Amino acid sequence: MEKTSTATPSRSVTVRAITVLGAFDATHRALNLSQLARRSGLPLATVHRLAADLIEGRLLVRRPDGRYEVGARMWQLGLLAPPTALRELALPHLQDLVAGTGHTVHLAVLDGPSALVIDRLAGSRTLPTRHSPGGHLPLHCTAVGKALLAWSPADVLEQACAGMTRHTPYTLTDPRLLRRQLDEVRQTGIARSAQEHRLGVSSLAVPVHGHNGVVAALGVLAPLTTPRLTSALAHLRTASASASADYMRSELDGGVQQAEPPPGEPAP
Amino acid sequence: MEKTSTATPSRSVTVRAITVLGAFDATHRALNLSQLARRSGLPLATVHRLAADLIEGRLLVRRPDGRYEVGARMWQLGLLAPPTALRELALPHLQDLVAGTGHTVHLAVLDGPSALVIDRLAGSRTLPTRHSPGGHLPLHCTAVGKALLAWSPADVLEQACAGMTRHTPYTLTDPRLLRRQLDEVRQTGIARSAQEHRLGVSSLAVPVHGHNGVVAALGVLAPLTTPRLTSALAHLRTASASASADYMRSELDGGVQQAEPPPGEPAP
DNA sequence: GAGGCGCTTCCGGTGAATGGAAACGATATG
DNA sequence: CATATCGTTTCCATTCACCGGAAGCGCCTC
Repeated sequence: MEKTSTATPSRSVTVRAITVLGAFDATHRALNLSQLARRSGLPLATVHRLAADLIEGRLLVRRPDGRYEVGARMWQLGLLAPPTALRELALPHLQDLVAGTGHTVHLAVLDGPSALVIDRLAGSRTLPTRHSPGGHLPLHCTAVGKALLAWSPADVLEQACAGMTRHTPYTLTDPRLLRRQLDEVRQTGIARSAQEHRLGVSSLAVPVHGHNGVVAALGVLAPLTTPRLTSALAHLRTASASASADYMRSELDGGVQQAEPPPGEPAP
Repeated sequence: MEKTSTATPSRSVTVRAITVLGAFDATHRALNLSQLARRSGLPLATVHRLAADLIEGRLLVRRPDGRYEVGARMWQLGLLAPPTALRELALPHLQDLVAGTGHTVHLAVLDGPSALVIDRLAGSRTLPTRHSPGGHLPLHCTAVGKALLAWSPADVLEQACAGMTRHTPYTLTDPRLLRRQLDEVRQTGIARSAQEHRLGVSSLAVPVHGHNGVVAALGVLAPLTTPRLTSALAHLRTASASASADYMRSELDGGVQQAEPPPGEPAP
């Protein structure tokens, strides 16, 4: 994993404590002290102290067997983050989409250099998809990723073009091709991926809009054998439009909030 | 000359940083710097620095309008906490319960001196209940609370008896009465509350079991006018049994994990 | 009983945290 | 335009809490 060499580029204690939290992930939900130290790249004694503080703050808890895990307090705080609001708002439309198409659906947002999966609902003809809520998907070779990328600021696109890692023989790795595809995505409002991320899986995605641009992407996954994915398109568009409408409504209520209220009008 | 105001006499920086996080709640999802300082009881300059660190660690984000809010990273970390696993595991059974009874249902766990709501599904005949996931309910005057309290360690019961605050004219405030009710709950396996927390609302709850005791409580809420809440009881018991079975299964898989494996047996 | 592993505690040196204060900026008020 | 108010950012001297190697302790294995 990481080399302890540059061990302390982080000056602040706070950042170090957060580094400790970062040692946990979906496949490491409970760690003992040594693992925690190893995975966070910090000295054992330091982690011991930091973990004690995190427990005092209830972000971590210590189980009877001595291992640490993420505490319920973290869960509570996480509920206050934007993804929760988006998820709840979009859920009914995701359900409609699953009901209408029978396929697995994804809702994702842009998160730095990748797409963060906000929710995933399995269709009746379930594909063996792993990426659950909280997981990341690459931007350059998934439908939701491309949908997000198509309306991303330049620096994100730059970064994505720089790191086009190959996942299957079908993965695009030429930035020029990707840019051309994104032009098309912007024009048609639809992003596609055919086995570019996983063999045997095609997907289709559309953007979800807020008042200030694209806020998420909504996609369906289907086995390659599916005859006409195009039939899913109408459902996708409907769901996206409904979700967008609800999202913009919530922006007005301050439920999700975005930037400052539109200026210009002098008070009456 | 330290000013011991309401502030935290907290020694460690980490705990202070977490105090800043604690300034956010369901009704304060976005705060500017001054509010953050005021609500966390720390000096402005200190909060300014801590918030910068928290942003560097991505637990907070700063919106274009300058206000802070909880970041997606916190949401991701929160997904690793036990409540998420429990919630997903129990969801199908909560849905069955709603379908079977038509009432609003609650899933809650013990969290210090109160019950933490893990999930809430609104029934068709929706009651105006607020307590959403992440919220707290009192232990002494709600059905889920009593169900949890009945199998809690002595110190929790002690604490609950000490703080029996009145919510309605029907709220029990005599510890002796509460203890007697809890005896009954242990005997029958059912906890009840009739308008003790909210006027016009009765509720019924049962415990959910893990291998090491009660891990959660499952309850239904209904308007007082509902004729026979007893009919919901069978559904409750079924749902609870199914959820318990699933939970214990997940304990074996290490999905939820609990304490150490049972000792005693020398290896075969 | 020797060796290995993981957790906890200790402690002196030091560098990072602290927070009052002042500068800065935006928005009301006279 | 001048002044007041409020929120944010920056500065800096002081001091105090963080740091982490190392030693001690408990437990298991060979």
